[in-house]
Amino acid sequence: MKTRFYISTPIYYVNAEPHLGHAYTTIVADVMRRFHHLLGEETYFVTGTDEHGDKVLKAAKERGMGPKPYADLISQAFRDLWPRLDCSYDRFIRTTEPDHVRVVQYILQKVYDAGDIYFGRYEGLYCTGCERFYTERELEDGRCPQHETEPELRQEDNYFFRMSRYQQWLKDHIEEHPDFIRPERYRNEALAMLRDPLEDLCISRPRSRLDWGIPLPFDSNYVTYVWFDALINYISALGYPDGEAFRRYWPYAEHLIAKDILKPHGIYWPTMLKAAGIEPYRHLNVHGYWNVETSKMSKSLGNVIRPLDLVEKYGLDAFRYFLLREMVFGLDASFSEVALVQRLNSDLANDLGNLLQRSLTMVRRYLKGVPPRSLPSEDPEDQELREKAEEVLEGYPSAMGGLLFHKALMRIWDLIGLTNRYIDRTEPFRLAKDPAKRRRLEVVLYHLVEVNRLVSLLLWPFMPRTSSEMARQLGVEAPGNRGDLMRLGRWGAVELGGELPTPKPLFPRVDPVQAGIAEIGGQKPPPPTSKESEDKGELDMAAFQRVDLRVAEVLSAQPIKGSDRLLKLRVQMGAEERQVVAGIAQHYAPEDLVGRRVVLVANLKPAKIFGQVSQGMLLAAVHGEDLRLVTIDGEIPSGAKVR
RNA sequence: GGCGGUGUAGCUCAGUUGGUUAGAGCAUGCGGCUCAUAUCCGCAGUGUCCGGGGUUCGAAGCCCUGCACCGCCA
Repeated sequence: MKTRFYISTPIYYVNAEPHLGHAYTTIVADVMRRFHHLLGEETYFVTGTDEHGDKVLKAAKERGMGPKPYADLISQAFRDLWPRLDCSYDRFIRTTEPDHVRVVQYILQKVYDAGDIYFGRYEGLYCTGCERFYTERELEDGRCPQHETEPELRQEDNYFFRMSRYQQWLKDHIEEHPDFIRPERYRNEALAMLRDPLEDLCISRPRSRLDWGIPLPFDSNYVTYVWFDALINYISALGYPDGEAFRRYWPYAEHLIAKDILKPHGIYWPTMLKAAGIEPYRHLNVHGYWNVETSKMSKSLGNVIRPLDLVEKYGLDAFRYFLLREMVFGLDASFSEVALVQRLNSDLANDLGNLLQRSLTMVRRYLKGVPPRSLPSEDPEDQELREKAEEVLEGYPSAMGGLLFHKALMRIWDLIGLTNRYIDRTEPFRLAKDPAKRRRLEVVLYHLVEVNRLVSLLLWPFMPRTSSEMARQLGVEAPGNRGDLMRLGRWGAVELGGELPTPKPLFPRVDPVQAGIAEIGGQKPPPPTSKESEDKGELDMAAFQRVDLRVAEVLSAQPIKGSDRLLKLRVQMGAEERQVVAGIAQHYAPEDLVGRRVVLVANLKPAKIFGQVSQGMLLAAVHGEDLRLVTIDGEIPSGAKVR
C-alpha cells in the first residue's frame, strides 16, 4: 500500500522579518518531508505568507508603502530564505494570489449557503486611535494600552461563523483520534478549550474600517477577517476543490505549528473544514518556543545575536542539527551561540566528523584507498557493532514518525560512539603492522565504512549536505532518492569498492575564543593580532569570505548632535532595515545620500557611536582629505552580496 | 480565580507498569592510545531525585500538602 505525505508550515504573517521561530518550523517541516521521502512516500510541502489584515496595512504605512508592494517585499524575504536553509518546498502560497482568493470566496459562499454564516451585531470596546476593538483583558486599567485613553462602547454589524454547531463533533473527533493533535499536552489543551461552550467566530470587517482583505462574496461591503482567509491556504495551495494535488494529498495532511496558534488550528480550522464538507486533517503537530538567550551586555550594546546570522558563521548543517537535537519537540528550548558551538565541536566535529576522517584515513593508508568488499564475521566485537547499527535502523522510523527527532539523533550518536570504541578495541592501526592479520584488518575496516555509510543515510533528513559529502567520501551513491531507507538502509545493502577520494574533515572545530564567545572565566579574548597580521598581511580566501558585504540603499540620513563628522543613516538591505553611523558628514550632505546604493559591511559587530547604534560600516575610498563612497554601478537590488 | 505541566549531578536532560549500589551527554581532574580535526578510549567523582507527610516489604515514580517556575483558560 503506497501512502503519501503532505506537510504544511503556517503561512507567515508579513508584518515582520523572518526569525528563528519561522526557521525552526520550516526546517522541521523539511526534515519530516525528507524522512517520508526516504520512506518511499510521495511528499508535498507547502509554506507561504499571510498578507492581509490591519497589521500588514499598518506596517506598510510605517514604511511609507502600499500594502501590496510591502507584502511583495517581505514575502520575497521569506521565499528567499528557505533555499538558503535547504528547505525545499513544493509550493509557496501567498494569500494575495488570485487562486487563493477564489478558493476563500468559494468556501465562504458554500458555508454561507449551508446556513453556517449569519449576520449579527458585535458590541465591544473600541479605541478610535487604534481603529480596533479590544477585549477587556487587553486593556490596562480600562484604558487602551497604546493611547492610554478609555475606549468607547461601540457596535458593529458583522458576519459570524456558526462554530458552536460543530463543537460536539470536534470533541468526539479528538477523543476518537488520540494523535489528532500532538504531543498530548496540546491535545489536552484543545480539549480544555472545548469544555466550555464555543463562541461563534467573527469573520468579517466592514470595508469602511479595513479594506485590505478578501471581499465577502455575498456582501461586498465587507472583507474576510484573519483566519477564514489564512487557514484556507492549506487547501487552496493544493488546488481545492478540483485540483489533482488536493485529491492526492489532502487525505494525508499534517500541519506543523508553534504553540501560540493552537486554537485557530486545533479548533477553528477543523470546524471550518467540517462546515465546508471537507475531511479533517490527519495530525496537528505542535512545537514549543525558542528562548533566545540575550545577555545584559549584548542588550546594552544593541547587538542581540540574530540566530539566522549563525548560519553564515557556523554553517547550515550545524544550525539544522542544533535545532533538531536541542529541542524536544513540543517543549520550549533555549538557543545560544555557546550551546550551538558546543554541539558543533563535540557532536559534529569530534564524534561524527572525526569518525569518518579516521575511518577513511585508515582505508587510504592501509588499503590504498580501496574499501574492502563485504566480509562476513563471527567476531563478537563485529557482531555487537552490526547489531547496534541494525537496532538503530529499526528504531529510526518510529522515532522520526513520532516527532522524536532528538531521540532519533541520540540513537544515531550512540552508534557513532560505539564505533569510536570499536576502533579502540580492534586497533586496526596495529593490525596493519602485521601482514598476517591482513584479513582481520579488512574485516574491521569494512565494518567502519559500512557504519559510516548507514549514518550518512540516516542523517540525510537532518543534514542533507553533510550526508552527501559523507557519501562522496565513502565512494557510495548519495542518499536522497525516494525509498532509499528501504533500498540502502540495511547492513551490507551496497557493495563497496573503488578508490576513494582524499578524506576531508566534515566540520572544522570552532575555537570559542576566536569566535568571540569564550566563557567569561577571567580569560579575555586575545587581541586580534593573531594569524592574519603576522602572515605578511596576506588573507586567505576563507578569511575574506567571512566579511559579509552587501548592497544597501540609503533611506534617510541625518546629522548626529555633537559631532561634525558623523551621519546617522537608515539603510535598506534586502528586506531588512538597519541603522548605520558613518563618518562622512564633511563630504556628503544628508539629502544627497538618500536613494544611493552603497556597500555595507553587514556582519560587522554592532557598535555604539555617540549614543547611536551602528549596525555595519559603509565602504569608502579615502585619499588625504578626500572621501568618496563606494557605490553600485547599475541596477541590482539592495541586499545583494558583494564579493 | 480555575485547569494542567515541570522541579533529578556544576549545565542540559534520560529514568518504561513502584523493585538491587539513581543514569547519559557536556564541563572538570587523572590515565591510556596514536588511525584521526589537540581528536578517540578508560577511570574518577560529587546528588536532601524541590520541602513535608502518607501508602508499601520496598517510592525519584503512587496519594495528600506546601514552595518555585511555566503554560492554558477566565
